[in-house]
Formats: sequence, structure tokens, C-alpha cells
Amino acid sequence: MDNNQIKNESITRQEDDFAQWYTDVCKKAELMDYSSVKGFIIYRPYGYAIWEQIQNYLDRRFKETGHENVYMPMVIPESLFQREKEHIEGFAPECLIANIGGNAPIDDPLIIRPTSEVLFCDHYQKIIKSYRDLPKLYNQWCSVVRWEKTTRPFLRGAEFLWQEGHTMHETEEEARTEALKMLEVYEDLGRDVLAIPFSTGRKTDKEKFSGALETYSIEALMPDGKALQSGTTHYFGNGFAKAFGIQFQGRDGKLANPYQTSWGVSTRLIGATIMVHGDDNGLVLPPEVAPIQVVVVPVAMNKPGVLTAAREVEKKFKDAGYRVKLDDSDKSPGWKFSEWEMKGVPLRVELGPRDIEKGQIVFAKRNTGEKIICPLDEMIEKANELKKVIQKEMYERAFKYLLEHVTEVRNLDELNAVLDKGGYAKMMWCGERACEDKVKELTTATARCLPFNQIPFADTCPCCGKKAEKVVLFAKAY
RNA sequence: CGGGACGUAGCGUAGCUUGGUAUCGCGUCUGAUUUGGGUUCAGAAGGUCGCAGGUUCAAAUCCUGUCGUCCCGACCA
Repeated sequence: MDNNQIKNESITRQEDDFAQWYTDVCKKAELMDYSSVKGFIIYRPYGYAIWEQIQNYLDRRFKETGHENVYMPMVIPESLFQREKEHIEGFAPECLIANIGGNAPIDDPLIIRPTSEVLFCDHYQKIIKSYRDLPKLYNQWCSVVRWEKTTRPFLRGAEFLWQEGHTMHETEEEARTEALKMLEVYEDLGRDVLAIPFSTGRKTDKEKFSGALETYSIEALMPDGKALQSGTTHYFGNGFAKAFGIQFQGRDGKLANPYQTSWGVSTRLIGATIMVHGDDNGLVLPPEVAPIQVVVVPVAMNKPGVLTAAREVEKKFKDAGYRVKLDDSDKSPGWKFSEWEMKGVPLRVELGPRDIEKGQIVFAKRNTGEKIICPLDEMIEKANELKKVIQKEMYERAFKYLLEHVTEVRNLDELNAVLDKGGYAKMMWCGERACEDKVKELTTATARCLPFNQIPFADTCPCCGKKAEKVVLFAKAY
């Protein structure tokens, strides 16, 4: 095989150029394509199907926890956006604004939603009158637009798909609980669906969402040592409620402002999944999120009986509830193996004349490459077992990587060394913004979160030498 | 938004310095052959050289602008 062919048939190795590997996988696994506007991508069927799996899981969990889906307009009058000061200041630099309608200028220009807090508040102001109207637990699936300067498929787009929950509560405590509860739903998604261990915690004031009192996040560590903020939940207090005049009559007959949360995850989760699990042969998808869970590749397909047997295998998997594909295309088996590995299908079934004779099939696991021979009549049971094993192996591998890349640092030299190498630097922090800024200046890393399990391991802040009680994770971020 | 690289058929590319009929591989199509890790052989189709101007008898090639991708910064849920 000459040089051209090698280049053409395969993707950049992770080791050579991780960013290029990522782009190659996105394109060659047919997850997306670029459009003619920078930062706006086409979600191709295979990529969109991954998002649909994430949606299916979350939508079920949201409904189980009492939430209802709604749909808000995609445009926000600029005047409405101005109501909450911190919020508009945070988002103004990245808004896309429409100011022509038909052929006439629009007096109050329309902001294409970068997030929908103000739309929900504007509506809540009209429908919340009494404590009996609370809580309001709304969610919407939509896309938002943020005019980003640097864009990358799934990781940072000018437009991306997401869900945004917006809730209103009678009491502060109930709202605070909601913000933490939804963060747990996201953690479950990571563990049970995406096989990604998230680091969870609270954001520093510097990093929190514009207008929120508290921001919590799920952070995932990528193989290049950078952290990816993969989802956030926010507790707002009643700041927006006051700004938007949302009032209800309480049980005591007095008027009060309700307490608010919002929370969201986006198609960035697809990017996280690609990076956390992928390898030099392409995508590696966890079974729960894979659009195709089992691919059946017949060998010597034109020999009598092979295709018939392969169709039976396909049907049995389908009947057992699997998302299964029979690849009866006119390609060689070797080509198909590589193709479906690129696309990350977790389990491959090989079936040829030799297997038919022996009444067996061959499983191949995408995550380890392992091949397992299995009697035909135990096929589904074995697949059920392998599905669990694969999920577990993938999660544990990612978890091990995470644990190996959290390092306690006690001075600035150690901090620098850890952040240079990649991963999280766990540091004691005095809580001062100045020290957080200093770390960024020295290392370009940012505070990812204050982990929930705060176990102090030193007394002083490495930046200023003052007393430190907070444990914070720093990392370079996407 | 600053610095750098790149843009030629679906994909990957040669040609550009020194202007003169568009190069090769993969893929695609046709037929045969093969099938347990990207089969083999034969034949065929496929291009406004990212886009827009300019210089010239003549532009993929030179000049200007613009759009896009990647990298490094800055910025950013």
C-alpha cells in the first residue's frame, strides 16, 4: 500500500495531532458536515441519531421528575433582554441580532436566543399568580445561537442543539434542591449512557453563569488533558423574578417573588463522547448511545445460505430490541470491519460458512477488539451480557484516566507542572478572585469547579500564602 | 479579533518559483473474479483549479479583495 492510500483510507493518529484526529472522526464517521456559514454545522443522520439517544434518555428522566416540555419563540426583543443587567452584559458580546423584517428596519431589534431565561420569565410573569401555580417545571428542546469567534464541530458552535430547563419555585430551598437534582440526572446520563465520569461541583463567581447566584457543572476530562464543561445547572434566587415582576400570593396571603433555576446540556456531549472513548480506528460508542448497537457482517456472502442465516440473526436482534444493521453491501468483509469500527458500533457479529456449519457466530467488541465465539442459540443472552460489560469497561477506563489525572498541588511550580502536562490540578484556594486571575495569567488554566466532596489537604493558598479552606480544580479548558 | 498554514473531481493530491490543452491515487460506474482485517483484473465517466475583481494575446500559476478549514494566541455557559 503506498503513501497516498494510507493517508486516504485512515484518519490522523491521536498521538500525531489530537485536534485533527477529532475533526477527521467527525467527518469520516459521517456525524456532521460543514455548512456555508462558519460555526453552523449540518448534523448528518448518524450524528443526529446520537443526539436522539441522548434526548430519549433525558426526556424520560425529565418527565419522571415532573417536568413538562414547552416551546418558546426563537427571537427576543432587545428591550426585553435588557431587563436583567448581569445577564445582558454576559451575553451581549455573542448575540446575533436581526434588525430587518421584510424590507423594513425593525425598531426593537430581535435577538436570536442565546438562551431563553428572559422568554420564560416574560411568560411566567403572566401565568404565575398564586403559590398554587408553583412549582413551574418547564423544559424545551431547541437550538440557540451564540456568535462564537472560534468554532469546532459539536464542541463550540455558533448554533447548537440543547435542552434548557427553566423552573420556578415557592421557596429558596426547593429551587436549590432542583438545581442539584438535575445535576444528578446529568451525572446519571454520564455514567449509564455516555460512559463518561463527570467531575461535579460548584463554579467560582468568576466562572458562573451571567445572572445566576450559583452555577453547578459537570466537567469531563479529555485525552489531551483539557477539561470540557459538559453541562450546567443554575440557581438564580429571585433576581430575575424581581426584574420581570413575577409575583405570587403565598400561603400567608402576602406577595412574594418565586425562586428560579435553569439547566442545560447540549450537543457538546457528542463531542465529549467522541473524545473520551475514540481511538485511532475512529469512533467508539457506548452501547446505550450508539445509533447502531450491533452490526452483522456476513462473510462469503454469496455462498448459499450465508445471507439467509445473516438475515435471521438480524431479525433475532431486532426482536430482542436491539438497534441492529445487516451490512449486505457489495464490499469485502475487511472493508466493512474498518468502516463500522470508524463509526464506533459497539458490537459486530461475523457470520460465514464455517460458523453456519458449526452453529455459531463471532462477536467482536469495538472497545477492546476482542473476538468471542458464541453458539447461535445463546447469541442474544451473550449480547445482553456483552452490552453491560462494554458499558462497564468503557466507563472504568475513562474513570481510571480521570483519577490518574487529578493531582494535588501545594505550590505554583507544582501547579504549572501539572497543568502543563494536562489534567486537573487540585489546589487549596483562599477564595479571592485575584488569585484565580493569577492562575489564569500564569497557566491559561481556569477554575473548573469547587468539587462537592471538599477534603482539604493543606492550609494555605499557593498564590497569596493566605489561609485557604476551599478545594478547587484547575484545568485548561475547551 | 491578531500571527501562521492551507483551499485543484466525492476524498487525498501534483502542477505555482519561471503564465501556454489539468497530474496521480482512492472512491464512483460497467463486466468478470474474490470474500475470516480496507480482494484482483479490464474498461469508462467525472473539473467554471474556493469565490470576486485586476494584470496579460493567454492565469490553477502573478496582484488585490473576500469566504472557508486547521494550528497558536486573545475572547468566551
